[in-house]
Amino acid sequence: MAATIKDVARRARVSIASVSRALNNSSSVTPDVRARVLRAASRLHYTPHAAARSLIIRRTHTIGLLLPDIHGEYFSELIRGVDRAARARRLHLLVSSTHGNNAEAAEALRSMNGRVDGLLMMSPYIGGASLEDALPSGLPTVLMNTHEAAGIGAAFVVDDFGGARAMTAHLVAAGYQDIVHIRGPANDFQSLERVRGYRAGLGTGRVPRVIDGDFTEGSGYLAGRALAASDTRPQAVFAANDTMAIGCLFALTEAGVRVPHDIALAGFDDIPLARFVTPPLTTVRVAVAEMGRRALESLIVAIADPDAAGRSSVETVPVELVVRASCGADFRGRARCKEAGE
Amino acid sequence: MAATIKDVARRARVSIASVSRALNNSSSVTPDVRARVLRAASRLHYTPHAAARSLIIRRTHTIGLLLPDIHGEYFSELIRGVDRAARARRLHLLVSSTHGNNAEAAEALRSMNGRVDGLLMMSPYIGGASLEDALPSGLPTVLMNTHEAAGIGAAFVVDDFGGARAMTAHLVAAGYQDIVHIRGPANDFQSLERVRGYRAGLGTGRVPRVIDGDFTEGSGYLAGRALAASDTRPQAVFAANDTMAIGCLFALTEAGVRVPHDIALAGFDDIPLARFVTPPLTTVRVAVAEMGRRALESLIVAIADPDAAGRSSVETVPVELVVRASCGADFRGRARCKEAGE
DNA sequence: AGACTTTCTGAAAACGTTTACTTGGCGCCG
DNA sequence: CGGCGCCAAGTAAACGTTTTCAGAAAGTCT
Repeated sequence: MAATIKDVARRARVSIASVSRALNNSSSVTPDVRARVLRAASRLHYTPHAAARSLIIRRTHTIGLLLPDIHGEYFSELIRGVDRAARARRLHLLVSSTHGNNAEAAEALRSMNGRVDGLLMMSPYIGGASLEDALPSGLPTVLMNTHEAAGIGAAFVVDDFGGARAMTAHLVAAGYQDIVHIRGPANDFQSLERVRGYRAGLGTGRVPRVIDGDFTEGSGYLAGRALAASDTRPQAVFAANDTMAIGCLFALTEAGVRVPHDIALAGFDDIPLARFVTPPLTTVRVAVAEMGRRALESLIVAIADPDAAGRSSVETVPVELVVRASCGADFRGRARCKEAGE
Repeated sequence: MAATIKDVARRARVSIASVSRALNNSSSVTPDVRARVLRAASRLHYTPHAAARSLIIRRTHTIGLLLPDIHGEYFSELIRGVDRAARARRLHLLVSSTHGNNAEAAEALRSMNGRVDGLLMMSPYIGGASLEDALPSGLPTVLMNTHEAAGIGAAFVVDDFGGARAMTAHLVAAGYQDIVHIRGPANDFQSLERVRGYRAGLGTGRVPRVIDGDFTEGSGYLAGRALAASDTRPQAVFAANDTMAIGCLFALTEAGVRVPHDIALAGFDDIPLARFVTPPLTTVRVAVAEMGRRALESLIVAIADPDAAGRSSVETVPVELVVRASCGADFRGRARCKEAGE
């Protein structure tokens, strides 16, 4: 269907080798030959066949992006960061989402062999088969937010612990004694880290109260409804992500519980939406697009220099406390805000 | 580096042909051979090289997704719809964004030759080189929101005209006489359609007032500030997308102009955010994820049956009026809402 | 028991490139 | 004027698969 290099060669009356040379202006060709080739190529709408090319070049100029999900602003931001960096480097992006278990992730991973030069992967799942032996051997990989970060390649993990601790400490400093945490799914690395940070932030003397959630708006809503109905309503709620916080906010508002007047509320991630709800949501900002960019850059050096370059270095992505109206810090006139995480 | 089919063959003491047969369980192989091959393959962590495979199969099991941008909830939704459908079909997704001009789009397009089985493309730009001859010939393609929809392949266009007309008509019915439209960029197909719908919706007797914007929140903000300061403040503002509407809302609120009490406001797209701002935004819902899904399905049939199947059929994606508080329809007690677009 | 199927396996071609190697023509220098 | 080197262009091998074709072994039928 599409023209091949042979067609161009025939039309230009040269060998296919000359066509290749003329087009990649690698070694020297006569001006005459080059001109003939160029003309023939454009006449035929010739475009090199990427698969054939990468087969011999051993480069696909594509990097794979493997995410647990593609939905939501968090991932949208991440993809954006990666995409920008990739485009600047003229690389293609093969995205794949592994909705759920990481057997599926392993499968997706294998099928990327020969499609990509390197892999950018975010897999917060815990348990199940280890990723290490699912990876096509020798494929440069950069991990994000994965607990088994060591041993595979470079990795970036956001400072979930530090962020959650800082947020909890902030709520404590604002004078709240009874602070509930709505946690994420139990098999999620980030979720666990945030719980850990929450406990650390509480300090001694305050007793942790954790409600189960799963990072969805719905689970936040349920938690919020339960809290509103409860006769031991806490003074503050710290949700493990903004999406749940917003769900919770809905439930509270619906039940006539005013935020932050009756109850303070905080989230995590600083998704774009957080700024727009009423009251604006206090949260922890994660520079997720930035993380995507850095991860890609790191991957690129790993590709350029396999095995050698910084194997299994784990970099921590900093976070930042963003205090808005929902935590009532301003309302109650305590605690001056905007501290750095960790 | 990674094991090839030859390594497996050597280890299993069979020919590479038998390995291929055993692994693709295509034609019959002895249980003994199959077992040996399977064992060797798993020992070696063998994974077929996708590029080599697709070179001879003439199938990459990948489809290309070319978008004008990747940022924002609109595209996030679209990607999500496409991704879900693709995953269900076990297809990979190669996403690419052509930030801006469509010379760049053409370039991105060419570089997809041999990487994808088909192309899903959204390019609302107007002017510049035609896409038709930039397309690698014979590559099945489905277009979205493109004005030169005819002649290339199937296409889906959302009913921008109908939606804008319905929204404008709704505002008129609610009793507003002076309705301003904040338009999108001049070289954008959808933007033009929405302006056209706005004019049509105004009917006779009302004079159109159009302010320039570019679909960004910033441009909406500027428009809002200008309107607030203006001494001929309109009764209603209809922004060409939600993002601008929200920017405008910010500017108005900042200037002390109350929405919808002092001025009614409406947007277009129904991005998730629209529900959350205060007041919630009246808008036109576009089932963009749904469009992505349908476009992919349509692409798949085009791939399965090239040239034959429904060449250049243009399907219109319906829209739906979503009336919330920002347009003041409830406030003023007029017009019962929730009409279908078109 | 010999001829004819049937069934499995291996050798080799093909996919569309790049690149190492080879050839041939030409100028330069001795 | 002949050999030596140089440069452009062509030939062929390679990348890792799938698949056609042919051959061998084994089974069946007369």
